Amino acid sequence: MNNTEIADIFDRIANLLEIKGEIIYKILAYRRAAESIRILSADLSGLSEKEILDVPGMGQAIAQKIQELLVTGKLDFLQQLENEVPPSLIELLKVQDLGPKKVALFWKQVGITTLAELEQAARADKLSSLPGMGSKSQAHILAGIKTLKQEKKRLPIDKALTIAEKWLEKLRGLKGLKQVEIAGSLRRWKPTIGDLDFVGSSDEPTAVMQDLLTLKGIQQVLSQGNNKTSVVTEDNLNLQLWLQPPKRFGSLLQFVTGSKEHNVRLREFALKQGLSLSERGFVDQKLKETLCPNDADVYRILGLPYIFPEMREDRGEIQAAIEHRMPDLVSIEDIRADLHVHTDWSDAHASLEDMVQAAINRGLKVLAITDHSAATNGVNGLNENRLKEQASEVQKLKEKYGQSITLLHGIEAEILEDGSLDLAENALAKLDIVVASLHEHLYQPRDVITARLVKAIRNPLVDIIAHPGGRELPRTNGADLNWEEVFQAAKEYQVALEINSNPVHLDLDEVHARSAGEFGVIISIDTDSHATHKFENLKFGVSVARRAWLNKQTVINTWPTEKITGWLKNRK
DNA sequence: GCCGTTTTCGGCCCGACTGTTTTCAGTCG
Repeated sequence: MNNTEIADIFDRIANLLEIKGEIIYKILAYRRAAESIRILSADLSGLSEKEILDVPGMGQAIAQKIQELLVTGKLDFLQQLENEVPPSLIELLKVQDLGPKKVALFWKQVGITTLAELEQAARADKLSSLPGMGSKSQAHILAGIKTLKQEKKRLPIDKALTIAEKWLEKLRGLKGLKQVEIAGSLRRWKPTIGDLDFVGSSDEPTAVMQDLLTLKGIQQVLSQGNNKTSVVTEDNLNLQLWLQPPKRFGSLLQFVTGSKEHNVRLREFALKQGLSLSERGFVDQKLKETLCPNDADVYRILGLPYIFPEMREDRGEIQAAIEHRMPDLVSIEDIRADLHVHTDWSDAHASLEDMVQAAINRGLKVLAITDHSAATNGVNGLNENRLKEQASEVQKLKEKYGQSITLLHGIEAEILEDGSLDLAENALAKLDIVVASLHEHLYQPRDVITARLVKAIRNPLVDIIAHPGGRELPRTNGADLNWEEVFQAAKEYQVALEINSNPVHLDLDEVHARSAGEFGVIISIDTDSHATHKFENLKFGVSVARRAWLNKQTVINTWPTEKITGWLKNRK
């Protein structure tokens, strides 16, 4: 049983306990344990009991359940729980505005156990007479079921950002709105986005909120108030606008940026200092307020260094801030090299020279041309002859643009089924840089595919492993790798693992990038551009590195040119 | 069920909005 399956079981337990009416703190404990397991890069099955207890959120009770699951593949506690509470009720929790209390009410009083039965009962007006219910609540349930059936999927960050920027422009046009910013998971640069959160400041919130509802592209109003209004947009996304007066804007921005779990931790920390924190600001024990116009004020008043939004996930960042051991995060301005781009020599749209010029225009100082090799399917990959031809073209461009940029000639070589590369050693040895990657046979058993990737890492000609997990969203989550072995080899052989900036890859993902960094593996953030405008994707790769707490120094793209070329030479 | 700058027991974030109520419960973020 793997980590994801175990995490899912703890979430399942939490849901069932909640419907059962168990105290909320026990439920939160299971949810925290599940999340903690999800972001764990080591396999639980490889950890000792003591190591499991060292994972945040793991105590005796949960550690024992993990052991039982690992050994037997089952959990007695869960089976008993499922005998008490029908597991089909969990589905009902997904209906908007339907929580554990009402689900339990419908189950116990009407005998509803499935979504279909719930819909039937609502249609037959069997719910409106129940305690705490009414005709509006019943109608909401029917609407919620309808929405659920439409299956709103989380959007990839690039698409969400485009839509959010469109709405940001619209919101800026609202009269009486002094400031407005994107908040929520988008401000944290989460790779997928569920809804759009905006925060604003105004001294006349009623008017602003009314104006909001007159904007074009609003399908439906979910709730409306002076502090918070929630709508559904034409993009079929939930959009929320939160408002506070300007002098409270910072605490509002901090709050709506989240994550929820980060806020809970931060508020607990504030309470230890006798301060109650909310989106309105701080209140001390004598009810004296301290207001925060900027979100940095919140952290400053707590005596903490600023915590960047990308780190606000309750993954140890508050403890790190308390101890003043914050990473020196990489930012987009630090990136001066792109070591993985394509041209129309293989499957890209732009010519060699176009890509070089685009890189120069973006201020890059080092660019590696790494077209596909012949063994990669359907990409017009280069064999040795064409690679040789390309080399002379690259040489011309090196001479033409050498003042502005250091050009490297390379390849993205295919890692074959047995871990070897698809070009002869002498051809690879002539190149400035070799990027290697997996595209085919991704579903080999864990041991086999790990050995295959490790073999490529040990190949002295290989400098970078591109998109190491091989994931391509939403088609595949990638290979089942033993990451510890991969990191060990990469560290030992000084091979860089890539964070691929293309939103369909974002691979390494933030969890593995973080543990790679902790392992001491060097990282390369590349765009894998197939067109000149795709250099824009760099911000997504950088966001993964920031969410992974990577120090600037571990990212080779921030290094001075001589250090990059020196690293490449020493590897040959 | 977890956890410790006050704690090995007694805490565990906080406010907004809706719909049901006549002061509040439920849900959400």
